[in-house]
Amino acid sequence: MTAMTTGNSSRADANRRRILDVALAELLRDPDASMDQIARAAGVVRRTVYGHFPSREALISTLVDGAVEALADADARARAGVTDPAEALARSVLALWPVADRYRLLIALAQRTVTVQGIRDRLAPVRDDKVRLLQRGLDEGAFVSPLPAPALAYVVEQMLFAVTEAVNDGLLAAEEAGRSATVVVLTAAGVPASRATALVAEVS
Amino acid sequence: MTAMTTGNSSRADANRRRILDVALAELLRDPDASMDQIARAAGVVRRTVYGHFPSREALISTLVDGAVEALADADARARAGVTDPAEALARSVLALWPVADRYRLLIALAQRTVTVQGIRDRLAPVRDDKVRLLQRGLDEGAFVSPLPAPALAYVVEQMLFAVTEAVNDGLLAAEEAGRSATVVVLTAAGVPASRATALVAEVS
DNA sequence: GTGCAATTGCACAACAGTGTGCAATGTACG
DNA sequence: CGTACATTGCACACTGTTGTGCAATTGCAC
Repeated sequence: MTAMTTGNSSRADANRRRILDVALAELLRDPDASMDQIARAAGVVRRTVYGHFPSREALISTLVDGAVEALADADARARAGVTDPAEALARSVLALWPVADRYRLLIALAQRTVTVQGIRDRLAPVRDDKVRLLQRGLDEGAFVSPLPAPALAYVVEQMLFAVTEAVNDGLLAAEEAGRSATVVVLTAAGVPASRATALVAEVS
Repeated sequence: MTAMTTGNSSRADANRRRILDVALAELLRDPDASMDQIARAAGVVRRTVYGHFPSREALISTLVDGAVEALADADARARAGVTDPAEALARSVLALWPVADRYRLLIALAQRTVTVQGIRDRLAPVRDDKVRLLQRGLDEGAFVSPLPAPALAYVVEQMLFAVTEAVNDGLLAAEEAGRSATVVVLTAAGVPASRATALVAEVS
């Protein structure tokens, strides 16, 4: 009577999840990874993947939805109740950091021809939040930049990926990366380096 | 007796150049653009493109070489004889800016599976120069960052593309973009916003 | 063990893109 | 005009990928 799915679908569910996990990693490595590559990497036959997702597009779409949700969650949770713009930005970046690796896939996909119609649209809410935060910081004088808030949001976004890549290439220790990224983002937003460092030390 | 090529090859040369130009733009829009798309965009038949370049790979390779050369040129020219790290970085970014649009293609291609073996390698010299400049600035205290110089180079690079994209999306006026990008890069490197602004005003 | 669902292993059609061959056509130049 | 070259318009073979169909097999649950 417990909500147990019928038959041996538990294995099916596990497979589905694993396929999604592997697909994320595989597509991150190569945005053009074929269904066969993904299937093999997941220890499964291509035909099985089609049993879970009717098309390549559907698979990626599911992936995007999950990533967007994770991002929005982390961001919202981190900034809840924080009023100071600089602190909010710091907390946001620190919280977003662990998800950044997955986030990279979205970029890789969004940068290409719109593989799934409206990736940008689905990310819009998250981005808009960031823009509002930056705008507020600029208005209050906490941030200083010649760029308007929306453009600054682009910059912040790209900086996260730059740091991620630096970690991937072994230029930066993974444990320090989150805090370093945060300091750099704050600095780029015009927060004095000393205050940025202090803020990160205090928050993390 | 002048170095005039035989026959009507001047038209051929013009075609070749136009194909390269169009290919750059087309591949920027869609890194997977087919030879047919490129040919049509250049007002030419696919077969003609193969007349100039034996393969897709060769076409892209030629493109990469040109872009790398343009980048290295602009960078070297801008920094010639400038000793102050902050000023050198400012001049470098300002000079690199007009080429940034083209540079984006390289990234788009480099981020994908190594379409042409060794794009990163060919870019290495340019990047190394930047790393040395950043390192010197950090050593002298002109720059302040928790990131090591090579990682900071990644960040600087990505910031250029972020600003480029901001311009593409109409968030930023193209005329101001170069100076704005420079200020942001300097700021991210830990140069105080006031000094960064003054420096850019003085240099540009 | 029986049954049920997932998974597998093949086979297939459809499609898109690449690279090549060749004859016909166009075009500048002397 | 005639030569030389670039371009065109097919045609072709080859490859890789997608999505589907179906029978056989595996594994879990009861």
